Amino acid sequence: MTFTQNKIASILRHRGYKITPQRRAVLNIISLSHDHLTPAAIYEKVHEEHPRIGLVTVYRTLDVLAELGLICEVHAGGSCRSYLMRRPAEHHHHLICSDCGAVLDFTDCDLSNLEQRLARETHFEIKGHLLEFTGRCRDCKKGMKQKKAAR
Amino acid sequence: MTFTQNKIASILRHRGYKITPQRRAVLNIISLSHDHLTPAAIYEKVHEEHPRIGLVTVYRTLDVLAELGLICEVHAGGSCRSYLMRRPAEHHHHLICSDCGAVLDFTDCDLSNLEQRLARETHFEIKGHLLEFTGRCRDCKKGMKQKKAAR
DNA sequence: CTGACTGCAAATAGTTTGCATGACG
DNA sequence: CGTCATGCAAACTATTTGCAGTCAG
Repeated sequence: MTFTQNKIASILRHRGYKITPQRRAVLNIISLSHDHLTPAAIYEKVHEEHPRIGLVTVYRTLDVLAELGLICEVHAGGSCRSYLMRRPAEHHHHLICSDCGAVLDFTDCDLSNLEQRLARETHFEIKGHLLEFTGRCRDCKKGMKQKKAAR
Repeated sequence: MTFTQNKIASILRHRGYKITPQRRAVLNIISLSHDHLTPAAIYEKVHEEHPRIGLVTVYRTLDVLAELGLICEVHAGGSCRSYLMRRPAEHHHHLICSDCGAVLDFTDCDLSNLEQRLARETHFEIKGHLLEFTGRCRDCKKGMKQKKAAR
């Protein structure tokens, strides 16, 4: 499960951020979607329900949420910057369908051996990693879905 | 080692692309650098030696080279699109220093177990993966290097 | 009340496109 | 020579910034 609204409100407040209807709306959209969303897509959806909200606010909200670690970026090749709800305390990765853009999460990667070896060999202090698999999802393999805007 | 100039020329020719001084210059810059380079950075360097070359040409050349698989993209968080010389036939990954932007390659990741399990569980047809570790390189740990433009 | 937040418009950055000229093969 | 490549300017898209009014705490 993702964070609850209350939990999120509390995190925001503790960090000195205010809780505004706009921020609630953006978070709500992101948490309802299981796909990754571009800022523009988020704006569109939020705008349907709150027509007075501006794209700029969406960008600013995304910055704040990303800084707090409540959402995270997905890099899906080419242009990037899509956002996805962050599951609390879970280290996780993505499986991205190159046809329809669907994103699946998985959490259990065991990269620690590789990480340790690399650290030893390269003298890097390794802080994190990004692991994404790309391919075609179940439905696209069957040719069931039509393509979404790839981006 | 990377591709030789001859090898590259032959690949271009076989695919119906012409070999122009501009393309040579761009390739040369990329192959000389061990860092990843943004299109703008490549342009700057190329421009020093060939002042008449345009940024547009750099973009177009990068497209061609990427399509041929001679160079590859690096996603280093935030804005992306940096390019790096591709080592021939090597499946490889990056270790990126978040302080100075240095990129190290490594080739031996064993993700096949994970990949098979994911394919089984999610019914994805997995085509490829992107694996990047981030951290601080040897020199930055020691505080030796000053930061480059992070970008 | 007051500082943080919002929305608008305008500025910027990055990338792509149209078109006439030039050069590889 | 014909075709593809180049260079310029202009068009676009995505994102950021400045500023005055507004609102959460």
